[in-house]
Amino acid sequence: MTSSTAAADPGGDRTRDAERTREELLTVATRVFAEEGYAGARVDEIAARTSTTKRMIYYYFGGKEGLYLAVLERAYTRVRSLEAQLDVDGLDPAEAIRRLAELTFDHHETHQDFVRLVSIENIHHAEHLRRSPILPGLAAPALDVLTRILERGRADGVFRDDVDALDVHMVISSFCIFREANRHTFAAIFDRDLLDPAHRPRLRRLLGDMVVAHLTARPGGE
Amino acid sequence: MTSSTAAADPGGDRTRDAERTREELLTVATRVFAEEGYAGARVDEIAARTSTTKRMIYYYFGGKEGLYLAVLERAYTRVRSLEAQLDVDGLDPAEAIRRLAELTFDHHETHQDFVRLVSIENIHHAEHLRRSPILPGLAAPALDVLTRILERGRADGVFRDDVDALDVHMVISSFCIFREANRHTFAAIFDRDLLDPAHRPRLRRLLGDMVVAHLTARPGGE
DNA sequence: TATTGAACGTACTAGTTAGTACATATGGGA
DNA sequence: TCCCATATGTACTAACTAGTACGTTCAATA
Repeated sequence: MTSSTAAADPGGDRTRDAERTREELLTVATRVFAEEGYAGARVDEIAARTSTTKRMIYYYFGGKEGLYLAVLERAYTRVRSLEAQLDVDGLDPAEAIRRLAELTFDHHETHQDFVRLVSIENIHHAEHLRRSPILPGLAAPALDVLTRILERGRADGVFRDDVDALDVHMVISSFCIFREANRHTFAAIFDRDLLDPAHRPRLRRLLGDMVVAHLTARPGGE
Repeated sequence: MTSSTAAADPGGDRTRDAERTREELLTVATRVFAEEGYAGARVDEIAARTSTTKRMIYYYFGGKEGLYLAVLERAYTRVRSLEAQLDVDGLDPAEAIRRLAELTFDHHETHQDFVRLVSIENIHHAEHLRRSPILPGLAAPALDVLTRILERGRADGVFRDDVDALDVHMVISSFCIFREANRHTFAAIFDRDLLDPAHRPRLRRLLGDMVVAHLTARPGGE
């Protein structure tokens, strides 16, 4: 896939390949950072889990922090494609919101490393993300679709107008992220694994129901 | 307050006092662990920020992990008092739910170290909490009030019956915890500080509105 | 007031960990 | 086919960090 030569690549070559080495380091580092946190992750452990050596981390990424930054940016870049998967212009606003919520639900479920990295980055006050060049591109995709749906809903008179797109985004994110980020303390205390497939359909429906119920309720209503 | 002698304690004594030393260590350690995470926290730093020495950490808590465990248990024990503050038996179910949501909102806001410790504990898969003797006492207080409110609401025919107490608890927690736990990445990306007092009343109302709107909506309805 | 154990401080150590110096191999062009 | 920049591996180090050995002081009580 990434090999630049025309070799048939018979089951894992051992030739030098910068792209492959970089990629392997990122993949392994993502797993380790997500699993252990930034301070808890060990450069030696990351290296040991790859087919290359620690030296390459410093060669390609400059150091532990550079590697972590690359991991973080890669994770954010990958989930940025979420909204692109969504075409809701044909749906009525309530159904469109529900779809967006469900897509977010599904998407977070399939990107659990990402959710953990976000938690870890927040422990560090988002200091790395804040300095990252990818930061400016993250807000718009998440908000544009939502803003359009809300506008249509308000124009149709079915949505309340005291809630903005960012509020709705926050509600959806909080539900989906909590489910994974707080999974372990929640399970310890209440003995319910929020990722158990038995709960999945109900929680997924709950999220959609809740957001729609709120948006279509009259303000201040009980 | 904690001095066992009858001394008037004129502005910070330097006598030995086991309880005061323990307490100071816990207070400082809470701050440092919450700030840096478990692996990121330094035993030497914790000691340096107290008026005592590192030796005392090992004397009273056995080590870094023992200290962290004591910090975690203390934090959970302190917030356990939340539900006790609530007397909703006179209110109608919708208003009772709203009060519970708002109380949780307020409570998390005044216990930000706790929220950070929960995030950190989840990074570690809740391995410490799971082993803690305080664990069995944590579920019931959070659920009992909620269960009673839901039962009354269903009996009155105003609440739907396809959502259980734990679901509602999860929704409320996710909103309140996200607001703080994900504050930094959210602010970095969307340039909105979720703890800014300007947003506080709207978010607080939003949470209550949303939970009530959902509980009072008919199942499956949009 | 002499004793004794709890409370405390200092100085040290063993192990870990991020990072580097140095040597080497590879493979695509000149 | 020779060159040499890119890519890679090994062995090392300096600094950090959790934990401890050992000695001291205070205060309750016998």
